[in-house]
Amino acid sequence: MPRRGRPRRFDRDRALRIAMELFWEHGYEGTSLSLLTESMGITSTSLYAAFGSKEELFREAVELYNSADDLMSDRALNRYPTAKRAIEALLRENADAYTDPSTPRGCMVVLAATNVTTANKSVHDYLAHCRKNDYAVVRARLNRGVAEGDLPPTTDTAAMAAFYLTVLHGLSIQARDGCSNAAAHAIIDRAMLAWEATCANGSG
Amino acid sequence: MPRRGRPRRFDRDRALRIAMELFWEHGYEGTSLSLLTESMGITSTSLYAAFGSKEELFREAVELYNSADDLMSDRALNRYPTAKRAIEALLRENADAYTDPSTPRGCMVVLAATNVTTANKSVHDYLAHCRKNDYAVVRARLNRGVAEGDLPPTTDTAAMAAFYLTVLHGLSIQARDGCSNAAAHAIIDRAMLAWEATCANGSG
DNA sequence: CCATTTAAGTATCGAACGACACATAATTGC
DNA sequence: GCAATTATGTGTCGTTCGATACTTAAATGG
Repeated sequence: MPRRGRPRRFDRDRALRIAMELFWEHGYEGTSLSLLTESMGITSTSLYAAFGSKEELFREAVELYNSADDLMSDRALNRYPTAKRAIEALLRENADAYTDPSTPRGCMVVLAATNVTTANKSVHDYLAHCRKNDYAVVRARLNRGVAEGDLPPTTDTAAMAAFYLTVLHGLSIQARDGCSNAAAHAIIDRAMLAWEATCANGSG
Repeated sequence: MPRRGRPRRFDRDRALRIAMELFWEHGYEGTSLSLLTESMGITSTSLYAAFGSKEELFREAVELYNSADDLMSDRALNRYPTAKRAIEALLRENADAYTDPSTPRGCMVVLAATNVTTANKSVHDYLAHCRKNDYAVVRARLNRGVAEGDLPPTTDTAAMAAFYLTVLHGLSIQARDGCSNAAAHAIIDRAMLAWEATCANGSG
């Protein structure tokens, strides 16, 4: 059903995707309104009418990023029967994404607001909240492994989730510093070696 | 020997240390000139006279940070006879520093310029260069371990250095997100478990 | 046809940014 | 004492920041 009034002339989804890539690459404060409007091909007036404010646009961009990332992560975590293979798949698929030449390097949630002005603390906090959520997802998959018996009941899933998330976050820095896809996977090789040692009686 | 002209009224080293902490906490672009001058207790004129520019001040601040950090890292890496214990000490001492309540959380070199405007790409590149250097130091210690026989000659020291540096970088994000000192060490526990698996015939 | 609604374009707002011109103050060397 | 040198304080430069007021354009509904 067509809405009243003059129809929008630009593709909102396409504009949002462009904004996402800019924020992903340059971060929240590193992406100016003028860079946004130039790249999106709209005026600041249209941007504010369609997205509300720079911060609201950023949050929508993060949601768009997460919608794709969560889809990938959920598939990786649920495709394999054991927690070990699930976590390894999560790491490897993210490593592929982080080094994909067609998108900015590293993870937007990790890199886009690590250092901001005090005025934009809320932006930093929003991404920190996203990271907490990622941690919860990883830990939930480990807990499932314990429940299903492929991880020993004594497993410290909190510490284990923290470890693999630390590796994942570190990979974002490596990716930004230009590491190759192969180098990223070599790092994951070593991270996975810790698994058996941590869960000596694990079957996964 | 006293220099000619009117003597400086503020303590340059103290002012630099204050600038370092601000840049450490808020990042390069997140720290404005006005925040710097207010905190340092000097005017912008004095700042420019003493340090040249905001970027030059930042570089001096990073050098100050690195001078302390390198001292700690070098001591950690050389205090123990085996590469394993040296790397573990490096990780643990950095974890303590990252969670020290008397200083900003995480590593300045990792966090202070992850996202910047294109105009300040040189600042980002400078920190990336510092990280490359840290990698070289870690790898050199591993190579020494191979040379001294506590690591097997087949050890892939490049990949191993990349792995432990990834953990170290990831720890900066964890620290920024508020993880406890104990949680950081628990992460390192797991990172070290990968060691034996990587170097099955290592004696360290 | 005309009121209503929504978007686009122009032009600009006040604030903050990094940086500096200029005049003044305090020291050294002769 | 006086020139030379260096630091300080006041004030402000031009730019860019995020955000809007206002006008004009294009659609719908009666």
